Amino acid sequence: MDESRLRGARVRFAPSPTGYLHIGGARTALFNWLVARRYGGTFILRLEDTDRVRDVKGAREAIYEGLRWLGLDPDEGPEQGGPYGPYCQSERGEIYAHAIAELRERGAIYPCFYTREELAAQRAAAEARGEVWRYDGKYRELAPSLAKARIDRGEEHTWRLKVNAGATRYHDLVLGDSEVKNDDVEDIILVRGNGEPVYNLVVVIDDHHMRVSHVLRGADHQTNTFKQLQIYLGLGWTPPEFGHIPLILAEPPNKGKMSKRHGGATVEEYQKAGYDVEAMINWLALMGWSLDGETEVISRADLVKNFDISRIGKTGAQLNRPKLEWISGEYLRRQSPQQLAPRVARALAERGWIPAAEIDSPSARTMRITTALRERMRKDGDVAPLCTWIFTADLPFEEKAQQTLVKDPENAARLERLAAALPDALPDGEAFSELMKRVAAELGVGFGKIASPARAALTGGLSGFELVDCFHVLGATESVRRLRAGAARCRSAQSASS
RNA sequence: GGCCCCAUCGUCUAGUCAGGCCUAGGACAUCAGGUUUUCAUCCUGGUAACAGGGGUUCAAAUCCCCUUGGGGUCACCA
Repeated sequence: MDESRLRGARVRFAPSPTGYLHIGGARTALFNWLVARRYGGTFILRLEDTDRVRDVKGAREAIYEGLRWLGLDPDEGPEQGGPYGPYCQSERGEIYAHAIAELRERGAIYPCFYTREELAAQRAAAEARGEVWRYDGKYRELAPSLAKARIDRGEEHTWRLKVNAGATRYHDLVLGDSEVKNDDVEDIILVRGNGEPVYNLVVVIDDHHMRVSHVLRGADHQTNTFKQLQIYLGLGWTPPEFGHIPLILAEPPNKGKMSKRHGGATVEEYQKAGYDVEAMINWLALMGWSLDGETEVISRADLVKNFDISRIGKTGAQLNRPKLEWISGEYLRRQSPQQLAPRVARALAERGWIPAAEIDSPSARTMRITTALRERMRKDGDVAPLCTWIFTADLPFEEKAQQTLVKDPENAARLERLAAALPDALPDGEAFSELMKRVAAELGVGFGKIASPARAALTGGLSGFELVDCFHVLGATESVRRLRAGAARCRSAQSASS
């Protein structure tokens, strides 16, 4: 596309504060943010908090917090202010009133005296006949003097947009040329009976006054575009460019677009699960956009450098959570143990397994756990499940671990032998290997013959850490205790079966 | 139902605008091997897609039409 037109673009993210940041909204915010950052533009946050949603408790904060976590900082918005505020629709009443007056003066809207009830009755009747209801245009041609008289009499009325015959078309930045007959746009209501403007009107007014140059939003707004284009026409304003991002679809067996009731619909869920936030950005960007079809791991900086609206796909995307798991794991593995330690410590401290003070200054053992975890965890939420065995005195045994322990009657003796061979000062690295090999040699078996039962005895499972780490994380005393307990478990199973 | 949009492996996608380099590439997931005398990581390989039908063309995943399928939207909600 013509990139020069993107330079200095003013883009916006305009969620309605429903109490959470939707995953699709987060992606929309990211794409807009990326455009602003790449082209030296401005990223605006505007809260669509008119009408009934305006008072949802903590709803604004949920949006702020979500964006903050993702690192999508607005340049202008309710919190940061800006030259075209206020940035909450609930506070922009005067601006709307002016625009409505303007619309009236230009003759772009006309009063309609149908009551809500009459409209509802018409709709019901049409539906009963199996037809699609449409506004009949009854008040469109009402003489202005007659209309004025009824208004002066105090008769409640709405104001409808006068849409002329013809067609409305525009070039969508993502979808390409799009067009609709004006008959299908209809004379929509712009001003309610109580004098308040409806959504489509305020969006136009706000985007215009906030000097928004490019509207990049979810495809669920695509049909609104035609209406809004007609409103721009009525106001005599130049519309911005529009681009519609295909929606994120729910995973089967659910159908349709992602909504709150589907798992994974809110950003908060991912934050709580402890996914790496940079991985999250990476994953979000790859949902509906691609650099070249090859690149899977791409940093935020490279995203800013390369993001291109013309490479946004046209097809809806299902959430691909296993891929997020993978990407997040990739990012975690690239971090140094020092970087990773605080989040591991936090997860352990939350369980009460280690003191909270370790979040700032992790102990040697926590560092060891972190190093072992680095190759295994994909998100913070994995830490606790992967470490339960360390901090559980009365270890539950997985079925397979139990089998491994029991299947060879010699295991009891081997574990005892290993326990006896362990010095109080546990050897590390090569020295540990030497010790294991020596014990194995003395028993006349291979390394594996003692490693597997040892892991089972130590962890109660088959997939713990590297063996040497298992020992060190537990310490000599506990290790010996568990080896002996394992031996006992083995013996009792033997006597029970014989 | 009307209108709008979309259609490549199970999933995310490259390729489509400028038809031939595509016996369709990558990644996740999955399966099978290998490395690690343990776990994880890692490496190698396999299974797997152009929705269907008509055109146009020397040539179509790519262009056109129809069908089918999916999604969105049709409030004095946002």
